[in-house]
Amino acid sequence: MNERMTPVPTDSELDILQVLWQSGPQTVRFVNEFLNKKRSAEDKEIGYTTTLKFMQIMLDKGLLEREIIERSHIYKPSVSEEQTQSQVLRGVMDAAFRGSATSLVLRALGSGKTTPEELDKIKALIDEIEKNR
Amino acid sequence: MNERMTPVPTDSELDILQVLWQSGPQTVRFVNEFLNKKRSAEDKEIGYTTTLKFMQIMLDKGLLEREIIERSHIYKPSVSEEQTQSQVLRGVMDAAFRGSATSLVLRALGSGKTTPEELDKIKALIDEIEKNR
DNA sequence: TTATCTCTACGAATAACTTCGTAAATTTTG
DNA sequence: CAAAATTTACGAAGTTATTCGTAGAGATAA
Repeated sequence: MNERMTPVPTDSELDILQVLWQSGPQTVRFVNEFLNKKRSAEDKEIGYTTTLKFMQIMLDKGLLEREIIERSHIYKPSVSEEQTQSQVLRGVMDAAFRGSATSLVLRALGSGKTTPEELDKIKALIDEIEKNR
Repeated sequence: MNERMTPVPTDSELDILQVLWQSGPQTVRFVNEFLNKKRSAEDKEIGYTTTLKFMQIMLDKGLLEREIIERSHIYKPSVSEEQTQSQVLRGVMDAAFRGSATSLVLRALGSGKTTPEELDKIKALIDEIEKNR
């Protein structure tokens, strides 16, 4: 109903988008069960209608689209994972890194969660960027 | 035995922390004026008591400490910028990057907001990491 | 064909975050 | 000193995000 630009998804909305990016168009039931399988044992179960409500809200916000196939509603993202990642990163960059992409990258690399192969991939991308400058 | 861990700061709390990380221990007045100078013209002015309230809440959460010097309250962060950045990044990594630091870095580099010198700094860090492995 | 099950729509409760007004204490100014 | 200004504490309103219960429409099973 809204003609505005799609908003940055909230954390819960990102949970749902991740499922759909990963698994393709799916029903509410699928998404709900997926989320519940993933959650750790201490976490409380997410009710079916909770997931339903989120997905309806996301539809309204323009984050999802849906299609009716054989009487059931199939939802899919109307925003790309890449686009959303960039959006989220920009927010974090401003909020916690004084707007500096570099210090963000340095901090991320410092987290020690990167394998040698991944580091090589990163270096390759840097070379690529430098070449096309 | 469970030490209450300091929570991840909200966006508004990060705004305040940024001021204190950048400018050192300061009064509520200083922080409030700093924030208002920084904001763009369309944004509404942040009231003094709003900033005060946030800083009191942050004190209570353990994000800030304060000291009374010459009858005025001086606040300073009790969390480091580095530690907080890591905390925030971990959250984003989980929420939007399927936990992968590498894809986060690749996306950040792809944003095109890095100068040649910065790219060199990043490469240097990667070499450093690879050396100490 | 009832009873049961599953699904969608939607209202509403709860929680988290943000913002501010007011009162009281203290300090500064005229 | 008295008036004005500043500061702090705190309640509470406003806003957004999260969670769920219930009702009703179909579909399915007994």
